[in-house]
Amino acid sequence: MLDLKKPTSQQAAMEAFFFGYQAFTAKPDEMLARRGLSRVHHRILFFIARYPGLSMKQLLGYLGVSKQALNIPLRQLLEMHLVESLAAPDDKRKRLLALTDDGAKLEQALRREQVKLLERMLAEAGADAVSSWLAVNQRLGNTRQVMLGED
Amino acid sequence: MLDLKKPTSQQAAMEAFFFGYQAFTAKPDEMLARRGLSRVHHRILFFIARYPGLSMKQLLGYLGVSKQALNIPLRQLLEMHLVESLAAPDDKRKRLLALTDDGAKLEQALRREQVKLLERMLAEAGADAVSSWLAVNQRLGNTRQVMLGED
DNA sequence: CAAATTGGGTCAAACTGATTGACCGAAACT
DNA sequence: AGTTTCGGTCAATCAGTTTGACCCAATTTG
Repeated sequence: MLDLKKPTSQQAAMEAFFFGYQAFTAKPDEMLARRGLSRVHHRILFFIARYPGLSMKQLLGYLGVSKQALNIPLRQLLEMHLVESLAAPDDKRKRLLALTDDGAKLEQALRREQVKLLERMLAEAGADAVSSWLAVNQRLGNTRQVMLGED
Repeated sequence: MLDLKKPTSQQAAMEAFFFGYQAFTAKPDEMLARRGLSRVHHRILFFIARYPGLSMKQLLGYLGVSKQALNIPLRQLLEMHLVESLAAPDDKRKRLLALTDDGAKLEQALRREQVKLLERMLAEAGADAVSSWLAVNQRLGNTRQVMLGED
């Protein structure tokens, strides 16, 4: 039972989030490391897959890093032909990012590992529990935008 | 509705976890930064608070870093009198870690911010949803131990 | 008891990832 | 024409982490 007034309960929640997140990223991290890539590369691939044709600026917004920090890993992905960048037809300054076939394949492989974990959760804890887990994470994420707006 | 067979659903889950985790650590990160501390310091404080009297070795196990990586931030916390280390009565090689009063105060302040977020989730999504969220995170974390054992 | 192991501490070198700051070029906006 | 925006790059710097090599003291083992 969860009682947010009890320190032990609070700590259990934080610990679970910490270890849960680690477990969620462990397998992809390992797969990426074998190719000499890291979690940043994964995030780049992920957001391009999720928002195909997004611009550099949008990507920077999602990742929350400086453009210099994005530059190197993104260039690596371009050189490895996992990502391609095309000038936007309407505004040629903008470069629209998309995954190549190989990039899409890698992104899917990484995602599959995480989906496998979620499927296990579904089997063990039930569909409602996983839905609630998702809903709470989404709400947490929304507070982020609130906070960014506060600055 | 969550359908783990749909790529869009899968991506939504991953994105929510990513942004959710960021939101969860944002406020504490900010508070720590004002004291010249970082997330590692938070983790150290957290685990000592959660498992008072734990040894260096146990702490290293929880954090999953090398002892050299722990050395510096822990020493800083000792010098700032937020943490204290005592030789174990039964085995004088072991050093049992505990928070000082100030350390406990800081850890609580950081925790309060995170609890506030969880309370908001509780109000918005309900107690069952937050309980399920916790349960799924705990299960995810347990797979970690399975994975560590696989090596 | 002597030897080996364990828990902890430290130094050094190296690497990764990130930051800030400065500039540049091309395209678009005013 | 002048300014702003998007993107790209170079350089210096910083934080965090890793591996490797030692060391000491305490404990365990043969």
